[in-house]
Amino acid sequence: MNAVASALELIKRGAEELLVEAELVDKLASGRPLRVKAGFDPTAPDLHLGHTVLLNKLRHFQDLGHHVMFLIGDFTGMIGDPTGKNATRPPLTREQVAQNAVTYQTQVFKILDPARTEVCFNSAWMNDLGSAGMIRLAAHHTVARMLERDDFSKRYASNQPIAIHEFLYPLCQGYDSVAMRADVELGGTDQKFNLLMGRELQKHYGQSPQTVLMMPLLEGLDGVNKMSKSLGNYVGINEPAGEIFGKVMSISDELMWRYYQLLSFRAQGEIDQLRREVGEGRNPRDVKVLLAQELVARFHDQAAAERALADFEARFQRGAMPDEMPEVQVAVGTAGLPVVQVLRQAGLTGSTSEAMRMIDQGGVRINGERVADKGLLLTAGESVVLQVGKRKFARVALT
RNA sequence: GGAGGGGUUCCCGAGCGGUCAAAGGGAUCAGACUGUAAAUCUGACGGCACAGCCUUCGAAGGUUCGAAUCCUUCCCCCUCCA
Repeated sequence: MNAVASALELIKRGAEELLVEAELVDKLASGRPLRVKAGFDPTAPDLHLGHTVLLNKLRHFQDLGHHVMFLIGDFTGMIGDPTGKNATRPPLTREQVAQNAVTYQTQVFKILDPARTEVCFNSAWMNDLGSAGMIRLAAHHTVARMLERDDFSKRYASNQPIAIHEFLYPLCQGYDSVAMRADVELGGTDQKFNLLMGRELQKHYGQSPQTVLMMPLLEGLDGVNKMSKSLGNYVGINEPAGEIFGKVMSISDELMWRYYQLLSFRAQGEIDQLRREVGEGRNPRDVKVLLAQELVARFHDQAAAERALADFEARFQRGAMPDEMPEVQVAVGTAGLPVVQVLRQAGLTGSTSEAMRMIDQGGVRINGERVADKGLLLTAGESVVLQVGKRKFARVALT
């Protein structure tokens, strides 16, 4: 296999769609380092596993010697992502953007090679474009074609609002490719329209159109919706080892294979082997543990992965208490305070009503002993370990 | 500018004068079970000084013994016509 063919194979691994393959082959054959673009939203600087699907692919390009441009959409961030969910979002200040960018980089460089990554901000060229430039840009596209975008057409059909400025988002993203002279742009499958807009606009501006590589969207922990912070079904790469481990363990046995496919660095053959073993009766839990450990090790280290497993087994198989838990002080006064109040003040429940419910349902324990009496008074003195459910603990000093 | 439709608890979505803290589904949480924070089953799911009380159904007024449900005004969204 020649160099171009093997490079193509690596690039296509796990990818959903590649447009246009023949063009990419030509670019790869030219031998020059390709300019590879991927854009990120500045409002959500906490990366999660969903983002890493794309980052892993960028890393592949770096490994092949190409130039990765990590674009932070600080300008487009002002427009708001036209997914219809948040029609408007508060514009970020310059300071917030700068701060988010730093946060981004520390996380991104857990996967990307900083020496071969260029970080860009699209405000650098979008600000200069001006309103006249924006109008000229907008003249390159028609409303009818804009409405072809799946998201827009659906919203239009189902009587959901579409604000005019949302049309500008794809245009700006496409213009980024012009300004960056991108040879390749990566994105999720949901970005197809925007990615293709880049090709369109590049042609208008006399450039050869970028190759578009789409990666599948990673399902969140629920296995249904895509992983996103706002849906709360995500695993953040900055989360504590125990959280990453536990969250990965909470995915369904079925979803586990999807995660293996998109997140594991294991060879495909190895994954196929694991799947066969489970088919033959191996406990899927054990295979899930391997995945959870691999991911913890990637974002922390091997030792953390070992600890996470040990802690997990102690807690959920033997019902042990975690070594570390938040410590809080609650003033109970001389008369004492009902448990429900203490639970709320310790932050273990959101309200006393919730605390009452938890007790009714048998979910509250004090020093491991189940609490049955909602009226139980706690008096000042020693500190106790309060527990709600299997995961919420606090060491509470009663004063 | 005109005509019509609509805004319900985290989300979707019923309700259309009392039996409504508001069906159903989703999400979430708790319990049981287990091979796991899988699956499955059961239950909870506005707040509080909790067998009672208080506050919610876009906002503000009004009618009524009583309103998410009726009336008025206002705000917002959608569709069609111009």
